[in-house]
Amino acid sequence: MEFTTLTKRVAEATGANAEEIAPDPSLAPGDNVIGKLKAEGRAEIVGSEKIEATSTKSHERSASTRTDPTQKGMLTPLGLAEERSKRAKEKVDRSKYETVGDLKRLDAWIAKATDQGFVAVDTETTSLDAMQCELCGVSLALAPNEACYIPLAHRSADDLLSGGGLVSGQIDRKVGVERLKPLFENPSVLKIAQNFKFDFLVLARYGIEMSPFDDTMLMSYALDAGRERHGMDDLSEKHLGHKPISFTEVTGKGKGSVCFDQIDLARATEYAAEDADVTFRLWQYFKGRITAEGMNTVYETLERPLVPVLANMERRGISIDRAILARLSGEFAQIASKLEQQISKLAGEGFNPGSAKQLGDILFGKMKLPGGTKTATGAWSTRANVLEDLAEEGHELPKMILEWRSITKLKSTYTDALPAFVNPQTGRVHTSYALASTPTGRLSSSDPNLQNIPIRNEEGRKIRRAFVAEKGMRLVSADYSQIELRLLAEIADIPQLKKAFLDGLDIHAMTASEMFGVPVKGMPADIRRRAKAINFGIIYGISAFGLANQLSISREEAGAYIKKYFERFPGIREYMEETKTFCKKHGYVTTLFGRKCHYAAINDSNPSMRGFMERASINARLQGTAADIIRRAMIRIEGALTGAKLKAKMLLQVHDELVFEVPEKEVEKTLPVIVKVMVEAPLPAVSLSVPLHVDARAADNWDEAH
DNA sequence: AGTCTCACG
DNA sequence: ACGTACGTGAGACTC
Repeated sequence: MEFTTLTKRVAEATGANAEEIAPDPSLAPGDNVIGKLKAEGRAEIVGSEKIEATSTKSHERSASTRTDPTQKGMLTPLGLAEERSKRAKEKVDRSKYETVGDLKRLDAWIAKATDQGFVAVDTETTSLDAMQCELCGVSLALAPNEACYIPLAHRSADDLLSGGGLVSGQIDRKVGVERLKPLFENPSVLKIAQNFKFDFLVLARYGIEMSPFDDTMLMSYALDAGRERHGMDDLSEKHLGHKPISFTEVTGKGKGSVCFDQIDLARATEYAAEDADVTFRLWQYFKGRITAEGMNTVYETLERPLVPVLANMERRGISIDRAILARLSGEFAQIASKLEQQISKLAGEGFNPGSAKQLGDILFGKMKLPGGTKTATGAWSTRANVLEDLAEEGHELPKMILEWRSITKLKSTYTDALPAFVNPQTGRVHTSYALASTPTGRLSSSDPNLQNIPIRNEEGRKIRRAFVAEKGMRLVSADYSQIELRLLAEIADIPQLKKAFLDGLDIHAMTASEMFGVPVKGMPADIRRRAKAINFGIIYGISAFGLANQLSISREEAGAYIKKYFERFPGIREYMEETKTFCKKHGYVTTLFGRKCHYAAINDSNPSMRGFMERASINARLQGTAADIIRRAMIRIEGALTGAKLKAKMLLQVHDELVFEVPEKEVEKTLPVIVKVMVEAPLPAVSLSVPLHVDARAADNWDEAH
């Protein structure tokens, strides 16, 4: 099978990107997670077999002692619960929806929602950019088919040229927002949303701080990460057997598309109220499953409380120095242009170095350079490692191409693109974090992606210097040192690795020493580099091919390294086998905190697919546990900072790093608070025998802080 | 829309 | 014999 097909199938099997994301903490810092784990019969998560045995039979309610409005829906007597579940299966009937056009009706809905104690909410806006869009309307659902749409700012399409008059039959936005605010901020009324973070951010800009909440997207993620997509339309079709009206059916797409605020009220109601209705039904469905499948603790301690934390980070944004980026764009343009001239000269003809097709023809067709490999589609591969090997052999053109690619990449992806993301109202860049886009629990960042800002070479670091603190403030970067290797030592229980971390040794040098018998003192850089690559390989679920490719050595040599490694660290092979076996049996693996990462295709008949899933599942326990740990730190950090009367604000997360903006005078007091929360993040749910280590420092820009 | 490449952890 | 190191998002090119 070709690789492209394979990746596609993996994407399907792992349930690729949910475009959506989600906020509020019903979990206080320091909540006893162990107690909850025990209540769900899964306190000992590390072992493998216990989980299935206990998770499927835990029908007990959560042992949470605090009053929890999220439980309210479950408190109904059995008869009522059955009635409710019957209604959930009721066919969706859009004719039952109401367009709320006056305050009397709005107040009636608000009263009923307040009385009931839970309500599904969905906001309609002019765009998907939560930091810039305008609110068009709000929909509510109280029960299946009992839903309404409250238009707040719809305009007449014909009137657009003359300024776009508001259509009649709707409530003034300011008035509507004022009326909804007490309901949405009522601590006794649970707000249910799909991707709550979006609605929360939009309404926050209109002065409403919604709380408390449940998020159907995150419930789905806690249950089905890696085996389903978590978008609402997907969830509805899968779990309710109902296909909702799609957004593009309403607004059209591409050139002819119409903004949602120009959709007529009847049509807008069908679409918007249905979304709230579907969200309500999904909540009922997931509520039962979360309890039955023992995933309440993961949802309540790792998913839901992170939402308001991320929303606040997104809301704050980060400052960039546009002058620096503009200057760099100029410099990069000049360098690229010079390189283009030299490239044409060397190639003997003008061509587009950005075209892999043209480049392949030149290098391997015209110039007949050796060592060409083909991509999945049969074209010449011109990837960096291929060009690097050619450059090593003394070929000038591949070297030039590499430089050109590097420079133009930095220019187009960063120095040219970032300034366009500065929000005109705030003057800052506001990324968006996706909570349910990876099978492992990691976040992702987009629009712009601030998790891949360059750092590995000098030109790239210049870009990082453009991320700056406000006047009188500094940026603090705090990152976990080698967290995944520490977790490998912990989870696989490898004595030498554990001891090395306890003694604060250079882990790659130690590995090299064990493997090649070279003393750590005076370790040659190249030997250490190889050991480092092997350590990374282990985390990735090593293969001889991968390692060979990474180190530009033969597959045989790579295989010999791996063999040697397993001889020195036999526990690692056992750990890998154990993980695979568990995954083949259950279709998922778990992190130390009980998160499930599904790899359903692990028993696929295609050996290549199987291998893929095996490596991914081995990696998922480490990557996923690290993701859980930093989530716990993020959830607690705000409380720790305010508790210490510090004004530091968290701005960014980059997988093992947190970035803060801190008043200059508070830096010294703030650093130890941050470090403590991060180091102690696993407690009290999990106590590690390997210490975590966090480096933190302050500077005027992100490069120097890191 | 799909492919390739490359930025990060 | 097979053929990829794990997890992302984005820009440019190709069709």
